[in-house]
Amino acid sequence: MAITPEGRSAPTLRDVAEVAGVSFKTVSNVLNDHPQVREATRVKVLAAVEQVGYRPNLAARNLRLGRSGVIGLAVPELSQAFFAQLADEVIRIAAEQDLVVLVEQTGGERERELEALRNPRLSLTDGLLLAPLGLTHEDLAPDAAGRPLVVLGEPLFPGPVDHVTMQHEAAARAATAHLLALGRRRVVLLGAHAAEDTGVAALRYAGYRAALADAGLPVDDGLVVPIETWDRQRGAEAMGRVLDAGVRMDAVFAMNDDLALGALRSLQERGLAVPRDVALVGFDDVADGRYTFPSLTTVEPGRHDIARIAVTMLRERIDDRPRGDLGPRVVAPDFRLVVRESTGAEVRARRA
Amino acid sequence: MAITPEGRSAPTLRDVAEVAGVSFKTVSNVLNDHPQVREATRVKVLAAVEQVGYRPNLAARNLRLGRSGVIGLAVPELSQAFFAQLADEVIRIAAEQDLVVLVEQTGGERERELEALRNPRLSLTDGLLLAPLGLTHEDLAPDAAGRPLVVLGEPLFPGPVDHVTMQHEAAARAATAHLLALGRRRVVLLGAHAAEDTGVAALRYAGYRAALADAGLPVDDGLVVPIETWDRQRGAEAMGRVLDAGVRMDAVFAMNDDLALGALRSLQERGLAVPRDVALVGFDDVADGRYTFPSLTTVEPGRHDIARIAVTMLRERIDDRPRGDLGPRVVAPDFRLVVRESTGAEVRARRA
DNA sequence: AGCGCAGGTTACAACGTTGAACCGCGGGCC
DNA sequence: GGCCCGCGGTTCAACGTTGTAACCTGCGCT
Repeated sequence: MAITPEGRSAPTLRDVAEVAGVSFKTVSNVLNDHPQVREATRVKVLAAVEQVGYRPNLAARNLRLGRSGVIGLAVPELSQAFFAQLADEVIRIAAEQDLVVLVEQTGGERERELEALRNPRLSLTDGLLLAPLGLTHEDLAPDAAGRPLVVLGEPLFPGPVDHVTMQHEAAARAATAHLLALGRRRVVLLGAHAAEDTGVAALRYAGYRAALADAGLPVDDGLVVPIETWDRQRGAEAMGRVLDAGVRMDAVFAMNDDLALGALRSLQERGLAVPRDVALVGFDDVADGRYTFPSLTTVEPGRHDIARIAVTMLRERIDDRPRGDLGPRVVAPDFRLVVRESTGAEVRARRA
Repeated sequence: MAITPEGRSAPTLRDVAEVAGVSFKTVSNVLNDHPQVREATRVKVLAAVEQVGYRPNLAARNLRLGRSGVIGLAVPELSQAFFAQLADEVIRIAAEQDLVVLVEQTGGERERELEALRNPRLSLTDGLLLAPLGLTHEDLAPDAAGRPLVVLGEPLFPGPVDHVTMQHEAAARAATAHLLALGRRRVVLLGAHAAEDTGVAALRYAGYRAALADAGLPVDDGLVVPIETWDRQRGAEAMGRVLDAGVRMDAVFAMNDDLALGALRSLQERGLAVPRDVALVGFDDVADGRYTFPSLTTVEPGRHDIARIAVTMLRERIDDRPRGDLGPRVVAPDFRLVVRESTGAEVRARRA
């Protein structure tokens, strides 16, 4: 209950009713525009609402209706640009649908992702959008049934859980194909995950292999660079090691933009020209890649659609909850290869 | 009320009580660990809690206590790296204090910032952290009294509102002084706001002027470039115009990192070497500036402290609400000039 | 033996809201 | 003229929790 500095507690339906001279339930009826209200009383009540500055108490409404209008969004961390932009979209779209978003950070750690699923602090949300990095099938299974849930990422679990994912393989294939179409033949792959046969890294790796196969090229294991955590620092370091080892290559496909931007720095630091000496493609279309020099060619994974679909699906789950006759769904929106300067789109250097 | 797919509704205190063979209030007493509970019943109750899988209903608790444990955070947009990193810190610190964060985006528009202050959707938060761009004194005044509020940004309003801000002027002065100490004499200022005498832009401008004055240099209006919206694109465009106009200069102080990174691109695009030809300093210490080439010298405004102080202050406001005897506070944590390659810190180009 | 007292547990009320059931009243229909 | 019905509104109960106060039991004290 909000208490004003003067010590008055926030006005309730009863206070409005008193001013309007009707029962408090009539005020409720007006506000929920039930039909059975005479225009005259409606006006009278609305005036009273205005006068006392009434605001509905959402906690009470929430208790009564079993709905809060709040959804949870659990991401690894907002300081990763991709997730920040995703959260931006999710919040924006949720607002359009009169939902509000409670953001939780998991650090990508399995333990904390599990906690996000179970956390009682989240029990005042109607449902959860979860972008997990560490979870596995088994983790999701026991909790899946609990509350409305939509997972952002590749399907971990064939159970009753909606997934909104990306066309990882097709997009990685297109990105690699783009490099090959430029005549590049030795394409470094940054970000492979050792001993992972499902998951984002594996899918993108499969796309890379497929594109090479399409071009009749073998996979050179010497060009496949494993990096567990996809951040800029590690991208720069890995690229640096590759260069210092004297590996021959003419292109880089980084599994995300952060790796790509780190790699870009390492390339430039060593005096290599991008795209002349090495062409570079990333993945995610993070804003940072648009104003680097050269700007970064990347895959736009359909972030806007992902956010829209995820919120919509979650809402459907929430609305469906009493019935529960909605099957699990998996959607992967269209992606788009955004060609910029790092693969030779109009390098606009002027006086250089 | 959470309904499981099987149609069972979530267990309540009553369900636990029935299993444990005590009254539901005793269960409540156990869970809130009131002293007056025999160890034997405590154990019995906890076992029952476990057995039925009880989770407290936060909506009910919230209604009863008038507290939700949720705080609101309203920022312009998360896709701006500075705010994403700020949100990251706020969520992290809030979690430490058992608070959870509801994030709202205002787009930096006055209208929507006002709405964030008043929005009933936020009435289930205990208080609000607001990072406004468009608000003015008059806007804040009437609403300030409503609910616990901490404003992130320079003090707009001398009323009963806490502010956590930055040492804009001192930091800008230090940044500019740093450039002057390198021997630069013609320092372009990117991001001035026309006709603004208070506000972030004005304060940073004042710091810039002060540093010049310290060095006995005049302010050259031809070097002061107004940019209303501080994003990369506009930074790049403005820098481009300055360069194309043939303005003589040997350094740039951008009012934030986004402007700086945009400017960096324009400089490089035109074949100018940073820092050799032009030294460059930004403001905010956004992650992106760490792995550009050259990396970006910038002001770290004490983001971590800002987040910590803001959350703590808000909590104090919330706790103080019944009494209301807390005066308004203004805090500006220490900043730090982070010297990187764009002003000549160990340019590590190797083969170049 | 009776009384008070404290420890342990319980009943009751309340937080503010909404859905269901109910009531009085006037008008239309038979 | 009596009955039914719909309109406009009301009363009642409930959502699940916690603070207050009352309750009961057994024990120690006088």
